Amino acid sequence: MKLHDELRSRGYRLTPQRQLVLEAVKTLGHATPEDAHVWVRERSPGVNISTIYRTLEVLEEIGLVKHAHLSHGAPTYHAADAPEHVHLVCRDCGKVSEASTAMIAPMVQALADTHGFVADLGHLTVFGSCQECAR
Amino acid sequence: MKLHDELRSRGYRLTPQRQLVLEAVKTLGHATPEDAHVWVRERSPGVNISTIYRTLEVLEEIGLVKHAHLSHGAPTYHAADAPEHVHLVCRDCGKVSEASTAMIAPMVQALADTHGFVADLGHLTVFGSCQECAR
DNA sequence: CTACTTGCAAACTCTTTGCACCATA
DNA sequence: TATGGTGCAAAGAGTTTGCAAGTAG
Repeated sequence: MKLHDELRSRGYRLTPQRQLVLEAVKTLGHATPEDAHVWVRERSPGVNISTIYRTLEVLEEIGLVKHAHLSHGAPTYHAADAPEHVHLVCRDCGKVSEASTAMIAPMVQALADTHGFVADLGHLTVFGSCQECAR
Repeated sequence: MKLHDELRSRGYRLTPQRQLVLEAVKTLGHATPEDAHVWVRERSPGVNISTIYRTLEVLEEIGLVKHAHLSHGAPTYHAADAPEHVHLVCRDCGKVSEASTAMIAPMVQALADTHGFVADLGHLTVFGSCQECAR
């Protein structure tokens, strides 16, 4: 199994909690630590929130999940094997949607050319108004 | 004075604390509530951190400052009359720089065309690696 | 004078850490 | 059986709120 090997190769162990947290992130798509905790607890009630935090950190370190900062500081995690995408957050209704990174390629290029800045696409969050709220 | 009128027209009062907080934000360029607090305290030691929070909220409500979410949840405020700009945050060294919004106009257009999403430029933060750290 | 503001302290939320016990390899 | 991992409780950061005293208009 992939998760097992990724963990083992860095000296980590495979535990039920780690499997569950990864599954939660993959299933939920965009999950805050709190979201993941709720999901995990539905299948394994004893799991503590601190384990969620520690596990997300480990999963991110080995490259299986990534996080972005949506809204007020609540980090949201998503599986790293999901297609890379930009987050669109509606300030009015709070809805989170996604856009292809192809859309921002020109911007990334411009930033690299003029500022030497290498943008991390997976972390990009654009705030604004969604189609419904913009009217 | 402009601040006085802006406040008065909404039923707020002009206080030394509010003048100082606005001055702090304008002077610092990018300030977290904590940054503003430190700056204000240098001229008026008694000012409490909770006043900073309340004042930033008021100033934002009347449109004199705006905030963006840089890095881990610490909101940073800047004067609303500063030229609109995009924040570039280096994940490695933490440095925050700015880029013109002209650079992202194509992206904004593309998002509007394909998703009907109206992006708020002033709130855009791009994470990545700055010129020095990218090497 | 009256209503808005402030300082202070306590409450809250989110996240991290120390430690004894538990479980993977 | 030897580490590394987990649950629990407490500690920390950052932010908000209730309230009595202070002050702008």
